[in-house]
Amino acid sequence: MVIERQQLSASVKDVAAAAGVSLGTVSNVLNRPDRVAAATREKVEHAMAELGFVRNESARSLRAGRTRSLAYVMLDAGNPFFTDVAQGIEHAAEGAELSLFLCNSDSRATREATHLEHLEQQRVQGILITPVDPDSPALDAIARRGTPLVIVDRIRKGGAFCSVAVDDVLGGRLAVEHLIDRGHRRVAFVGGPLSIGQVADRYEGARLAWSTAGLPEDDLTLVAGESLTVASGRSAGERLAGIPSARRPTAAFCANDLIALGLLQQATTAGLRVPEQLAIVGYDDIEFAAAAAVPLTSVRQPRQELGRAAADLVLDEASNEAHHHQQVVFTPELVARASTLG
Amino acid sequence: MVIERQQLSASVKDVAAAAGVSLGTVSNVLNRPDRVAAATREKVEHAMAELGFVRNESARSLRAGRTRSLAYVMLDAGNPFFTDVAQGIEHAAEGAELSLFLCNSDSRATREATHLEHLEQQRVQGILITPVDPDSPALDAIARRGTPLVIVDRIRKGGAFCSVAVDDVLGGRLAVEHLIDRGHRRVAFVGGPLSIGQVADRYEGARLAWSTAGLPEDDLTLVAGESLTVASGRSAGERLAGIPSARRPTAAFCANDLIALGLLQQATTAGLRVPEQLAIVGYDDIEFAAAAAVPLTSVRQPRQELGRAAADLVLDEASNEAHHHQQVVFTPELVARASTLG
DNA sequence: TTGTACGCGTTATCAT
DNA sequence: ATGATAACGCGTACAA
Repeated sequence: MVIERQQLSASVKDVAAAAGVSLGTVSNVLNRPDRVAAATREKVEHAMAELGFVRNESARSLRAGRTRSLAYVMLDAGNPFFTDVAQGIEHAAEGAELSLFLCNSDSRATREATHLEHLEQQRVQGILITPVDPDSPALDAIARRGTPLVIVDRIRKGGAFCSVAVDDVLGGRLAVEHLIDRGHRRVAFVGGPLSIGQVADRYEGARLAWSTAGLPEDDLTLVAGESLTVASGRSAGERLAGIPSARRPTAAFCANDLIALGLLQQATTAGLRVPEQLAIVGYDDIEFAAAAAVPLTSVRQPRQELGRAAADLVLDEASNEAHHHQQVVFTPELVARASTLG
Repeated sequence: MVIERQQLSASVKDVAAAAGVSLGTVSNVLNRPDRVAAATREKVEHAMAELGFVRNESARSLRAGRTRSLAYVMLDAGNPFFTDVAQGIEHAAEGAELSLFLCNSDSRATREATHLEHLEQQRVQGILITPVDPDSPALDAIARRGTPLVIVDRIRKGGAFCSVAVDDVLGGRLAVEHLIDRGHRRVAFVGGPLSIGQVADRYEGARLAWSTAGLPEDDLTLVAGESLTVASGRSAGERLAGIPSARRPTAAFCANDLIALGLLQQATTAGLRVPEQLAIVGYDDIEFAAAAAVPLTSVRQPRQELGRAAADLVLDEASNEAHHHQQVVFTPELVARASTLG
């Protein structure tokens, strides 16, 4: 048997010809099967199978003026935090019978812009995005031109769109309050560039907790890294391990779990015992945090809920005339594990 | 200033009217800017900005008969292995000026089917997929109907499509040969269901190495789990830790790194020292493998290259008349770390 | 250099 | 119950 690959996909017109009916009847079989006689319908369905007919979504959405899809532009597909958020969105999309397209900007503004341009041209029903820069006017332009857009994991006050986030200042406070409770009096904040909003907020929360406890400002050290990655955590670990123990912070609060994992590894390699000589708190509570050989204390964010809430908002904006923009802020929670509980 | 949200997106026709030129001229500005006088072009571009004109991709691809996008249907977006593969694909897509849509089947055949149906209707230029079941006839049907399709991380011999994979049998052999070299004579294979091809192949490689070394068959134990997850690794750890030390395997070869990380954590919790009492080899060499507090020996696969090769094949099939289906098999490599090197 | 007319595949409306 | 036809927005050949 030879399997032929069909060269050009058949259209409703071809199906109609093959079945010996009119074009309108084929359309009825597809969209209002009840209005067509059983015998006719069968003939048409047979022809469709025979010809390998596949509906053309471009034509459909051109006609309909809207597509049946949603998109999420991720900041970093390699970070489990964002894939969990995506999963929450996926569930919502599935419920609404929409396709979800995931795009990865990989923290690059140019790639993000390209994705956004394509998505806008595709006329997706809505765009969810964790942006490289939440204040970029490009986002406003998209909303102004009519595509519902929701910012995920960042708050944009007074903007032309909804946003869903977690209270990062509070998260930072929880982390450092926990360390202070455990008796730490020299703490390092290990984070990516403060230009990243999430990082800046978590640092602010940390300093708030610190000053509220009346501790000397200088004893909360800032160890700035270039990015929120495992590699960045490792190099921070080297720097910390290099400090004489009398002056070395006894605990580190990391801006996310990737950094914390890198720090944990490097610190252990350098001979520091965790948490006896260095306690570590991460952020996000990704699955790998609990799976680390010294399970990581971390600040948990409701990741899937974040995604679902964002999707619900964008769907509401897409379909509800009376939609009102809103800023949703979830509350984080500290999960204490061995890396601080020695 | 009040920012109006435009209700309906403007078409080329609207732009033409606003600019006081004909529709064809607007089209020329878009597609052959050189054929239009500078002054006219400027007028048109001004009108476009004014009206917030966005090209309608549905109309474009309906006219063109093809879209400008590619899709990758992932088996598990939460597994870093697949996000790395996706990144390789993304680079290739970027180079070809195509959008890449990521879809996640989450190991569910129904969700996968839905995604495939949508993608086929979208007329994407090609579909890359790590399928739930590589032998599903649904895949053949898609290829037969004309959408180029490439299987990623599985080989399908004699099929109507290309496939790109890594030699999992060899990978399994490398892992177990390494353990034998290190003196282990009782080894456990910890894996998801053998119905997953990757798992079955790695197990086969393990047994091959074992019998080649002339070791008694019974001393290579199979510890079957339900899935390739951290949680599954943990429960395997409980089972191993429960075995009296005289009979307990001295090493475990895990079907992937997620399992290995779970196993590592649980074994440590149960008081087993790694690698002295239990050596561990993972598979995939995801970033977190090296970052584990006992860095994991693992079998590395060229993840990004896998994605890039698959994308190149699908693009070739989409554009090259003389395309010939091929099966590409990459070679894995063992990365030895502390979890076996005690 | 600019304008006009047609077709891409689908769907909805109207007429038969 | 079924068939004919217009419209969605764009690109392009062809005419002016």
